[in-house]
Amino acid sequence: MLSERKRSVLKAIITEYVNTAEPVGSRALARRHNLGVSTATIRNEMADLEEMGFLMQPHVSAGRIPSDYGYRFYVDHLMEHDQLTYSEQDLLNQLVYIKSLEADMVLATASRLLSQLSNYVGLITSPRIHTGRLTAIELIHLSRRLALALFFTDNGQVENRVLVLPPEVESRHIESLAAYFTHRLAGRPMEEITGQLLDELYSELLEDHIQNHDFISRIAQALMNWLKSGGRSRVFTGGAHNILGQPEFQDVEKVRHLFALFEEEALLLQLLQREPGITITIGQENRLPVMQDCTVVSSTYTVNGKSTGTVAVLGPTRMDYAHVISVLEHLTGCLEKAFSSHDDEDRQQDAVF
Amino acid sequence: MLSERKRSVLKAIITEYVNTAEPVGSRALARRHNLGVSTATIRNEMADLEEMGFLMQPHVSAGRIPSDYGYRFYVDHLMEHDQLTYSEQDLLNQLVYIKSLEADMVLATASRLLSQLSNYVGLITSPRIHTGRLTAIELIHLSRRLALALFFTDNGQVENRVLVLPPEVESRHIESLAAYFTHRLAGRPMEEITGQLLDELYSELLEDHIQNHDFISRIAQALMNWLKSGGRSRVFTGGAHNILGQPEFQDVEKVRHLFALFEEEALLLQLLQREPGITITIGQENRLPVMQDCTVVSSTYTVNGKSTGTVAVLGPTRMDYAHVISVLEHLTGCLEKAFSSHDDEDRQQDAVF
DNA sequence: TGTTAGCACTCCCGCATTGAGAGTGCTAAC
DNA sequence: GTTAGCACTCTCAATGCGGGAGTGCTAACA
Repeated sequence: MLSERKRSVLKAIITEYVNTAEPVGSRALARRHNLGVSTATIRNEMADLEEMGFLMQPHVSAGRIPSDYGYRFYVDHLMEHDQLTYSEQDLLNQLVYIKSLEADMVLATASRLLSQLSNYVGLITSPRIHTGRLTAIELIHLSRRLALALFFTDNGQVENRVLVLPPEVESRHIESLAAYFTHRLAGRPMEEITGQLLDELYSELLEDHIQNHDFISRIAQALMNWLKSGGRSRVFTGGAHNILGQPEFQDVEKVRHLFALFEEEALLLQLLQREPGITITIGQENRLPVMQDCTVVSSTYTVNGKSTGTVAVLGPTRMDYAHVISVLEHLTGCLEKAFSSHDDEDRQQDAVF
Repeated sequence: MLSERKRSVLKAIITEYVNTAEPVGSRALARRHNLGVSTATIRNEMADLEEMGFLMQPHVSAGRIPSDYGYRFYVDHLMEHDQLTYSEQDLLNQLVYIKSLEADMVLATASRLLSQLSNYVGLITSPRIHTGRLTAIELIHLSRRLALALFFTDNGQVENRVLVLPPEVESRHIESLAAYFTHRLAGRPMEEITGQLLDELYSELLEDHIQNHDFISRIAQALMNWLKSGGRSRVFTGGAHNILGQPEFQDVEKVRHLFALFEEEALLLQLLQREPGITITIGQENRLPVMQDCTVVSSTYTVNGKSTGTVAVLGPTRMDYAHVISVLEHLTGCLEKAFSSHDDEDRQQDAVF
């Protein structure tokens, strides 16, 4: 266990380093944080802390900088809660009242705000939607050449799609098709409905409805597309350019790899697959080589009590952890409000998810 | 008019500079391009070309580099046609056969390919869709709590949206509402249908349908959302990180501004509003200060003979113009094929636009 | 035993200097 | 009109040289 004084020295060093990005020397520390002891004592404490793995020295006559382990101890034991200013809160609160009901727009804006308020990179994943079970498929004959396909799920989602009919289709065919699809698929969890299952269904159907070959495949296609688009989460990256102002990202080659990562949606999704609540991975704790001196702080948000997405900030390990966490907590709240406000039934239809 | 020899010297310098990114000296030029004259003669020609504004000298004892005007002359008069390799063509051809029918996916992939094949940044705008006139609005009573809104246009688009009904609505109300909306809006070009017009309609309607207050606003809302999402083009930026390999983008501050631009969708859209065919804006020809040493080469693609989008490459003025143009031409063809293949009616429903 | 002042030592960083190299313009000869 | 030669200019990388910041150690002190 660390002595009280060691804790305050470590905390002071991290606070100082986060602000200045320069190695912290004993003199600067004594001057700006009144620790009540001399520089020599601080030096002794620093030497101890270094030996214990909390600090590092870039070279022999430089000040100390925190190690990953030092940051870890800081976020676990030393960090104090940070309060957002009112103007920061207001900025985030706007999200709840965004006019556009499109989820895309909300999340894109949110990721940009996240970056703006943290000066790092904002990352947000959209939640998966297909969490329920399919309850029914209906086909409605709209006009000579148009039909409407409706897919219902047990958690209240309705997907609808207009289909163009081949000339020779009759109403009774359409109805029997809908009944057949419902019969075979109703009750299944969405994840189970795959291309393979649809293919089987397809070949079964072909035996009975030879003349409607084309139409059947269109229904299956529409269903498939919906499943695909809903099963896939998207990632919104906002304000990536902001980290270019940070001193640790002055090396173009390094930045290049990082920005390449931001375009790897699949990789990001994996990276942002997180436990509920606030999660922090510091430096080496990140597996990817590109991120060995980056920290990701993330939080999850929940829509309709079920499907969850992640909001995260990626920045240098020298990060203002307390502030970032406050921003994330507030943003999480805003997103949950934005997506489950009073008119949620409407919203659900209009939103991409 | 430039002498034949001056033209070959200029062309050789540009070719050389595009490859090496280093100022081109007379000796290097004589060695690598057999122009059949001595370095002294080349020096004289270079001095002339500089005086005429085609070349510049970073400092007195450096080689020459092309000016914006030099590049302009090159693309207008000297450039030769470039042929894509088969593997490059294959890469682009994949786009036509992308399984996913989502336009988003096609364009995002295309922008990435564009970057990959050029080593610069790929920019693509999705075409605007709302080019026709509204012909009818239909409301269909699906179940006790659900109605379907259908919006038809004269160029064959159909938008559909499921609406949740307030408890007390009756079928005849729904029908009369649809008739009223159609009566007031049919025949109008899509651009004319704005929030303001809908607001007027809304207040008129309230007088007659006091009890359906809520429902009416939902229909208007759905219509509005559709108009918004369709009237707005999106921009897909791909492979931005690739230009970080180019020597002109080693300055982080410069890169920062450029990357900030890539997140300004509105600005990009404006920038990519282009004449049909290949357009090139070189260096200072671009208005934005960030882009004073960048070139944008763009081409337009057309879907359904009407709505057009832009594909473009943004890179340093020292750009492999011939190659970029070939890539753009080929890509344009692929996109047009991808979006207007045989099953285009289906596609139109499924695609975002 | 813990704390502090003092001091020698180390290392980075910015600055000026220097020499090699590349390229030019000019001149004179062809 | 073309070319060889040469003096000149300028950049760039390498080198060397304090100044400054910060440390660890030692010895004195409470």
